[in-house]
Amino acid sequence: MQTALDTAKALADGNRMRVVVALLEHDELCVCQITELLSITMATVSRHMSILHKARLVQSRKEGRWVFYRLALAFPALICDWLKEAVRDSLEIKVDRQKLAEILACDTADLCKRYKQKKAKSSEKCDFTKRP
Amino acid sequence: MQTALDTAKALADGNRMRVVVALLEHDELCVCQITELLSITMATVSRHMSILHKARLVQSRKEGRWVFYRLALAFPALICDWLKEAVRDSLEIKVDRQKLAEILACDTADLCKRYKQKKAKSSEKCDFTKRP
DNA sequence: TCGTCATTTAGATAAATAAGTAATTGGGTA
DNA sequence: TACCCAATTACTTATTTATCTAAATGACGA
Repeated sequence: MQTALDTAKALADGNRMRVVVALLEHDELCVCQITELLSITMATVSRHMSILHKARLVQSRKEGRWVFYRLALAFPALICDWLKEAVRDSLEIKVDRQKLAEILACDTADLCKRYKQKKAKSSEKCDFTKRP
Repeated sequence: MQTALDTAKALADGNRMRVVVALLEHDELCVCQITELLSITMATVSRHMSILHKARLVQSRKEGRWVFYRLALAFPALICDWLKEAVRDSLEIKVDRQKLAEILACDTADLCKRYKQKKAKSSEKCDFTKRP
């Protein structure tokens, strides 16, 4: 039962489910693309992907400094079919689909830069040392 | 996506998954039977069943003081097939199957009494007022 | 109608989980 | 070699969740 339970637990989080659904439609995604899609930190994305990996739902491929994830070959086909059907009319997933299209239109390197800039900008907000 | 997420969350607990698997094989079970199977308090069982009910995975029927649960008509067929396959060789489920057979061989009223006795016995352990 | 019994809900607590920041790793490049 | 940069891991905090005990509910039988 442990395997089934790990699968259910891995899918029992909104962000992880969104990633899996995205991977149903785009066979490979880079960590920085997923980060942009979910609008959370790269560290958190990394941890989510690790949970999906341990549940054997995704596999990864390294290309230089980038890591690409895709659904694992062993991804349960029935879960795959169920998910596709279950999110067919989901507004949230529709929005993701559109956002992902925009993300994929960008150069991957640019995405990473964009992330870095946001990070710098957000830490700036809390940097009181610059005040007179 | 919320519906799919509720389904995944409902299944993402060992005790709830065991109940669902039991209901795949025994179309109706009483709360006290489930309590005996899982070896947790009836209050906890009730909460688990409420979570499964809210996720529309089970439905209930009242017969006198007893409440019987069964899989909901809307239980996703693909999840059903996946679960059956995924737990086919599970030792834990095998043990449950055997225990459930014993439980079903008992009279339901006896089960409830047995639960009550255990409860009394366990609270006795902590009753220091009786000591000289 | 009163008490008993099966179940559910309320309230409290402990454990698991998600998320952020900061530090580390490991591959590419100047 | 020394330095970037994407990704991961370590550590911390806040939230969620599973569980228990105790109290409330609602149905049956004496």
